[in-house]
Order: sequence, then structure tokens, then C-alpha cells
Amino acid sequence: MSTAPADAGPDDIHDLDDLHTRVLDWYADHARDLPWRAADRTPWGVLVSEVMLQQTPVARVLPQWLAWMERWPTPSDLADAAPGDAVRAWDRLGYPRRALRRHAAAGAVRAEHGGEVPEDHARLLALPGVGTYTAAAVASFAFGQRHAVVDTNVRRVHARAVTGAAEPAAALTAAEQRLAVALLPEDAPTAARWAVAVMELGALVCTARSPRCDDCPLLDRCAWVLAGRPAHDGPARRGQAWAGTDRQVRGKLLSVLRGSADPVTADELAACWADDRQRARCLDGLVADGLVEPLPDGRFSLPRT
DNA sequence: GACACGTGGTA
DNA sequence: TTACCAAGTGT
Repeated sequence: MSTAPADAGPDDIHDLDDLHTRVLDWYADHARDLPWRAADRTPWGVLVSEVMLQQTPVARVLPQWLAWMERWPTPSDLADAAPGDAVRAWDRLGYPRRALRRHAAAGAVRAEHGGEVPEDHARLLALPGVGTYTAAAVASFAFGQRHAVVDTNVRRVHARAVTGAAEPAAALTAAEQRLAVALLPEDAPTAARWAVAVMELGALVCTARSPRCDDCPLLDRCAWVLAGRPAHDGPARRGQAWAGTDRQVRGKLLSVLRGSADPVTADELAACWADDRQRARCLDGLVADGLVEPLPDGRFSLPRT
């Protein structure tokens, strides 16, 4: 069990089978009934869910995903909309650049892939807003391929159950990636189920704050538990500053834009933040990011093209 | 590799 | 209440 799976011998293969069986059985009994996992889901729906879920809790994504899928059921439907419509519909999910990239990705899917979400990992990766994780997740969840899907939940489960650490490193390491690959079941359908199952275990049981070890199928073989649940020894995570930051100002500016059907004046924007210098800098940043469009008459709107 | 990037729920 | 945390990506 302490042997690295990369050095797998006969005993470790049995060990790996045991790991797979426990997690897959647990998932069969405890998986949440999420709409992007439903039998009638589309690859587009999976892609939309993955982007929405980036750094954003499931509970907040759920209603937004349903609304988006009803409004823009295919990539081409979204590509036909103005980017500003996507930003407005993104509402308060946070990180609105994701909405812009989602819209750009819809255009790329139509222009380069005949309107169908590509199955190939490299082509997925080339879409705006799709990084290593999301490309692997879509290839695995939507198309049943065999990929190491490594998100924060998976990293935490691996760190505890296999490596014996309370928390994974600050950033994804090559060793973690290799471990994730080494743990993958051989056949694609099982690997795809494994990927979503480990993630679900991390989301529901092996949580960051207060893990529910009593409910964990791996309790009696968890390396971290067996080691006496040692505390995290690495550096504490840096909290994200918020009050007074550009991020907060950007959020306020965009909130004004989202809330208005018509373009807004500079005065209306000024009302949301007193510091002229900072407000101007943030507005420039939003324009540079393509989230805000300055109009010839001096007003501002969400991007129209 | 570090940093910027939104928002709101929870302990 | 303050701080942490949530299915990351792009620069």
C-alpha cells in the first residue's frame, strides 16, 4: 500500500483492484443526481458544466446551468448571441471572463468543428477557457475516454488515501500527475467512471475542512488515517485578498453593466466606487479583457460583438 | 512559477 | 466576524 503504484507488481495490482472496487461501489450508491450526468446529457452540456464549476460550488452552478442549456442548447445557439449576453447570463457565478471564453469557444466549435464539441483531447484543449483539467474532464465524462482527470478534489483524495498527506501541494506536481495516471483502470469505460467517482468522493466525503472519514470506503486503507492523520506540514495557503482590490472594483463595475439593459454613463459607473484612479484603471482592464465596450458617445456597455 | 481573476456560503 | 473554500485558466 505504501508502494508507489508506478512500481506495480502482482500484489499492487490486486491492491489497485481493491481501490477501484471500493470507490466504484461507493459511487454507485452515493453519486449525486446532477443534470450534467443525466443519460440525455450532451457533450456541450458537460462542457458548459465544467467551465461553470471552475472554482464555483455545485449549488450555485445548478440553476445557472439549467438556464443556460435552455437558452443555448447547442454551441451554435450561443455563438449566435452577443458576447455581452453571455456575460449578463453568467450573472454572479464569478470570474466573468469564463463567460466570454465560453462564448468564444462556442464560435470556435462552430467554425472549426462543424458545431459539434470535439472528442479529441488536444482539440478540446485548444478551445478558449479549456485547460488541462477541463479537456480531460470532457473527454472522460462526455466521451468515455481514459484520461487522468485531476482537480482539487482528486488531488486531495490522492494526497490522503495514497500519499498520506493531509493536503496536496500548492500547485499540481508532475508526481501527482503520474500518480493519477498510474491509478487509472485499464479499460476506458471503467476509467471514466473511476474519474468521476474519485472526484465525487473528494466532494462529498474526503472534504477539505472536515472529512467524513467514517463514511469513507477507504477508511481502513487510507494512508493518511493509517499515519495518524498528521497535520499539513507545508506552508499555509495564501488567502485571497478582497476588500479594496481591483477584483472587487471590477466586480462592482460589471454588476452595474449587467443590471442595465442599456449602456451606462461614466457617472453611473462612478457611483459604485469612489477612487477615480482605481476605477479608471479597472474599467480600462475590463475593456482590455473584452468584458466592457466603450461606445462613441462616451457610454459603456457589455460587449456587443 | 507566481499572480490575477468574482462571488457567496460556511464554520 | 474573519477566513477559508469552491469541478482552474491564462499570462
